[in-house]
Amino acid sequence: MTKEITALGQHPAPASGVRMAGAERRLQILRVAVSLFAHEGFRGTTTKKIAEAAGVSEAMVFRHYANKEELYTAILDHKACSGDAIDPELMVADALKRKDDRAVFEGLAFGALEHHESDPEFQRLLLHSALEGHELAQMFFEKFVRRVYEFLGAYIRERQRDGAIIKIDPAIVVRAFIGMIIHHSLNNNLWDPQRRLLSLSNESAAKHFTDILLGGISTKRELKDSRKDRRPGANSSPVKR
Amino acid sequence: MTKEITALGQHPAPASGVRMAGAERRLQILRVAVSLFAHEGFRGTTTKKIAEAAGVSEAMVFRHYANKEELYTAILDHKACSGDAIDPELMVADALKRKDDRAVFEGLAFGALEHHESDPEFQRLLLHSALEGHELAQMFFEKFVRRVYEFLGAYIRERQRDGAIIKIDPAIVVRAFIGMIIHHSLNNNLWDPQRRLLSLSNESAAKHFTDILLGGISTKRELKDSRKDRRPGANSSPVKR
DNA sequence: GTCTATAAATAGATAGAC
DNA sequence: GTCTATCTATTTATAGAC
Repeated sequence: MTKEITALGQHPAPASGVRMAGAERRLQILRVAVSLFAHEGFRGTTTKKIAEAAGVSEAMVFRHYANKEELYTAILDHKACSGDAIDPELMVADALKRKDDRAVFEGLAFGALEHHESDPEFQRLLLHSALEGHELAQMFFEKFVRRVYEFLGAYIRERQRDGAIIKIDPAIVVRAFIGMIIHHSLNNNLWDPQRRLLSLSNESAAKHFTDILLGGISTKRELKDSRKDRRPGANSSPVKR
Repeated sequence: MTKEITALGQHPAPASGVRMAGAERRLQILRVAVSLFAHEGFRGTTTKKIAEAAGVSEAMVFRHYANKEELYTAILDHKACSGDAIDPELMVADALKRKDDRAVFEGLAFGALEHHESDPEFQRLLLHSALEGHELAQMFFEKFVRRVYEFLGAYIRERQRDGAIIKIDPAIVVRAFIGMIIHHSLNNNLWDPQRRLLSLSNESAAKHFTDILLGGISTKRELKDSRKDRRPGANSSPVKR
């Protein structure tokens, strides 16, 4: 009886009772571990902390996952394989068919920014595991990033044949565009969460990055400055200096 | 006598002798620690490993640095304050005065890319400490990154008054440009060191990123495709797919 | 399924000899 | 300045009771 009471205070548990079913507990441990690994990295996260955060004993953690490494791996591919990672190609399938360059790039940018914002831990997790040289990070990069380069590169090549995009290595364009997006998310999530340097809605960011990119690679001159929805960012935001 | 022999095999020591002067040894320890911290992070690097890599006993490490944290701190501000961190503003001072936009942006990009390439450990170190929430990372960001935003933002504002750059929040331009550069370096140093997705010389990368940015923010249309030095990247590189 | 207790290994840090 | 030896705390992981 006393045990239950002490345990209850600890965890932001989904269920009300203390003793939960195996699969449920397993998932709960995984979830609290995600958060801890994301913030402290693999070595910085002790099994003890995980157990405490989950409101169980350490022994329980090892009951569900043979060892720490297995738990980490389970997290990484849970994150990578679950519905979290949406297919970028499908996201803009319609725009691709219409050859609407603006919609393609802006859609991709917006989707990525929204995803990063909704799940900032994923970025941290990936960064940690990349730095630590974990193979799953490498795998994710290989599978996901390469695909973006390939399908977006193919689209750019097609538009070059159409004469709509200048002659340039498509990979450079992809690199530049992804760079703006990733770096912006990194700023928001990691370096400047208070948005002191730049505060911007995802819509606005996607639009501006797309403007810059297309301005730099389109063969046709767009009507700069004249679009009526052009505002200098979400500058009405509170923390602007 | 026997001690010296065992110790000698271990370290890539700068000096030939085993017993070195205090300051020298202190610096040597710091240097091997830089490399270890950069690759394994703070918690991933044990004092034992540092000692081994330096070819001394653990006790020696603690003789020079009171504790692990002090060593880490010493590294971070050695890196941040030493000649490694060049002043970006001075780097393009001449171009700024001439109001040569291309030279300004291309110079900054090239300088940053070269710096990242010559000292890839610094980027890892900074990333690790940012993830770990170390205050010195925050400090470096505050001091260095903010300055770039300020001086480059000021330049952009000036060029907007000149009518040379479109109406847009300068911080967005800085964010986009830095994004391309940082992300490219991150790819080169961390995710894709074999350059499987994109292989590019720093000169070429700086030029292309500048082309894209200026194309997106200049009021005047440049002669795209027609510049004689325009090549589709360093595509002659070996590992291109 | 969950706990307490504990083993076993490793971490950071110190003492004292040379 | 450098080492060996050692201490203490922490960390991963297991055993066995309930």
